Amino acid sequence: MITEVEAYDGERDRACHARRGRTARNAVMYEPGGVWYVYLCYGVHEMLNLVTGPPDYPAAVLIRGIEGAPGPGRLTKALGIDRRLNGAVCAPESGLWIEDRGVRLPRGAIKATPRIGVDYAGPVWAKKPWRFVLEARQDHWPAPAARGSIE
DNA sequence: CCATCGATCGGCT
DNA sequence: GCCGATCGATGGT
Repeated sequence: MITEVEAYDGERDRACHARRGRTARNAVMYEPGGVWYVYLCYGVHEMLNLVTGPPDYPAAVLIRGIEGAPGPGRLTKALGIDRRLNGAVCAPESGLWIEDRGVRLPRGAIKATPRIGVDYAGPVWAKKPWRFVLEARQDHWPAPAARGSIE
């Protein structure tokens, strides 16, 4: 179960890796939505993102936490995810995909806040409420998904 | 070529 | 709360 995400939206978004246009690192962000974007952060942590935009529009959602592994660096370590997955499809054939198990969340269970660690983007972009956190109780959710998938 | 700086985390004060 | 680890991307000289 994904519990925390952040949105990064286009070259105009001064916190987005694509803010200075296409580079070797961020090229995957320009792919049609549905592929993973994985990069190394602070020389230590693998960050997992799902590319979400139309072709040539760099947008992605950073997966910042899952049940049992809070934090973007901890979740990739827990699931054994690294840059080998960069550019792969979000589907069983790549070994990592997302499933909708039909979980119904109470109204207000997802809170929007500013994104973390993007002060360098300036106040306008750093303050956008594009971080989404699931704050509901977790003890009534369905059993864990099949091996290789997250929700 | 060189310097700076991160979409973080864990350990220590 | 602070700081070091650790390294690739980025941009300037």
